[in-house]
Amino acid sequence: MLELRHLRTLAALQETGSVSRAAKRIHLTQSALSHQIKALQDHYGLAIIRPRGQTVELTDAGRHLVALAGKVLEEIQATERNLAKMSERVSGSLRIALECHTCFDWLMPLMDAFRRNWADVELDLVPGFHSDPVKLLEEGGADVVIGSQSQQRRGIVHHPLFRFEILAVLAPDHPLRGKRLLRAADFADVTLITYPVPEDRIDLILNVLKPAGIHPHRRTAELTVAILQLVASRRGIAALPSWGIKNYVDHDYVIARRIGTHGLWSNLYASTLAETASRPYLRDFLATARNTCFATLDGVIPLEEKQTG
Amino acid sequence: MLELRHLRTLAALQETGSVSRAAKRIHLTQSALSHQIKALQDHYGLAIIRPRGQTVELTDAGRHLVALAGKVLEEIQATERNLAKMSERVSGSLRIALECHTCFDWLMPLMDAFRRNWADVELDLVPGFHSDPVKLLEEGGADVVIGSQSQQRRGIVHHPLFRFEILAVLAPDHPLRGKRLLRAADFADVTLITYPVPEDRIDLILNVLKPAGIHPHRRTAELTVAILQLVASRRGIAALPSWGIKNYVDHDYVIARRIGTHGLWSNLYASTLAETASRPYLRDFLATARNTCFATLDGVIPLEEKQTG
DNA sequence: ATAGATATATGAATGATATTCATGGATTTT
DNA sequence: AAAATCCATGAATATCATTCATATATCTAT
Repeated sequence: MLELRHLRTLAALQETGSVSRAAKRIHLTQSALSHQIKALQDHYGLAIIRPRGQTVELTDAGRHLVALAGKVLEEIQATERNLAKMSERVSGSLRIALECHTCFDWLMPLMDAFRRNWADVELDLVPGFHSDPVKLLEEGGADVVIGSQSQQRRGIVHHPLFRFEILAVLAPDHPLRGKRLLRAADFADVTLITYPVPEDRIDLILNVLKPAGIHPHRRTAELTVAILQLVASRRGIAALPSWGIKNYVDHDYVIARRIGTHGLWSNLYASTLAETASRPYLRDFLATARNTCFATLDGVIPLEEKQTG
Repeated sequence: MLELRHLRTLAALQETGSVSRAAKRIHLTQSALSHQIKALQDHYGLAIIRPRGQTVELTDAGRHLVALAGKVLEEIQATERNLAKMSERVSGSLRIALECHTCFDWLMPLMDAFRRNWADVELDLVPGFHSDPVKLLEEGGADVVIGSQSQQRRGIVHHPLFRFEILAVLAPDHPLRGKRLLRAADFADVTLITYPVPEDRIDLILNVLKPAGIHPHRRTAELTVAILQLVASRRGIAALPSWGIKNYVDHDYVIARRIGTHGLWSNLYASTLAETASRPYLRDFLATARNTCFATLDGVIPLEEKQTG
């Protein structure tokens, strides 16, 4: 018989387009989902997915169920929000600080949605980019810090958001365009265009270039579009999250290359004080943040709860 | 975490107004539901039900969840209907024959709903009341017979609908009004007002009066309202399903009394040929029939699948 | 072509957990 | 006061979802 777990599976399947990715997405094994789907298919006497090359695609019946899943899961989230509001007086603040410039892209629509759902919570974006997020939390300067580096400390909880790949961004006619992937040595003679943050906050430098003893010339820009503008104008190379540049790559404005054999990956966390972590509106914020990120951002991978750094 | 089984429980709880009745309704034990509800309450940190005398009532949070259950379960039924339509070419007929006059009351709205959902199925009501329903099915005169008596035969399936009580109906100033319940002897000198069917199709006569050797004078009427009119005019006593007379009793048009110490009960079945039983639209018809009956009819009790006669 | 990587399917074993059983306390009815 | 009815709950049971191990198929790369 149909249960919500089936609907959650179907929703994840739609979002990810593959059984194994969907399994990662909802923290189950590929086998579990495969069994679930088989059970549904046997129950209804209809195919829900159909092999499509190496992966699968939804059938007509599958799309019906996916549509149902969307509606139902949304309704459930809405009433669970209402219950959360009933369970305690929710007036509080959610001041968000960013460690990662690119996150603006997905944060803005998320904040809009949040404001609609939690009118009584004071929502704010802490201006500037801060060198010590943990300190910021402890001193009460912010309620959440969204960042890529999580230094463990008592009383601080790092909620995993997702794992993403950082790609090198080049002008379409850049001399290095022929390479399928870039290695540390390729950065020796280029200008690296980055956000205006210290070197130890830039993954490419910290994890790839510095260990190889390479110190390229740096140039900074505040906004992602400005960086891409400079890249396209052949002023240098940038390293940005894959989802942040997808649109520009798709339109051949720039090209993207993997960094190192397995790529340069980074994890994104939302960090809060332990006491903040239990607040219903914070939990809802995190849940919808993950949802919208997985739904809208490309090449984003779930992160285990226990995983660190 | 919330699952559909919780929502089904909540919906049943709303319909029945008590944990144990809800348990019967969905064929689980009272204990199971009690555990489910406790789990929900612990999960949300909110009371869902609150003791009210011997039974319980829904809290504010409970009503939120019940509302969710209503929406969600309805949406699921709708898409399951769609899937059923996809799984095979559904064009067929559903000709309904009635053994029980009173059933008109709840059958009409049900047929309207069915017509909307299964436009391609030829829906019809077989006129008249038939002495041998099994024969009617086997000869193809009807696809479903709704009746109270289920004679077992190969190739015929009796789908249980519900169990209900048959009450004696009296004029408010009838000499027997003082009795809390009527026994066979009380019927010795009264006129019994019934539908125009043979004696062996009237439960009161078959199971109560005949065994006691009592043969009251009979008078017949075609319609329920006509019977009640005669009763109210002190022309005699009738025996009708509790849910068929509820409105008239509530308005003091007539009064109702239990028959025998434990009451006179009857089971209602929908009988079909075995081959008809598997058709998706028939299954949907039965499901919504049960749903609407339990939701709208008063004092109606679920019937076990295996139970007979 | 062939090996390697990646994706899905599936039977058997495992593990989690929903349900039942047994029971006690509480309320209403006779 | 006793009987009947209802809900709550800890412990035992049973069910069934998930994992594990493994096989097959597809795509990629050398």
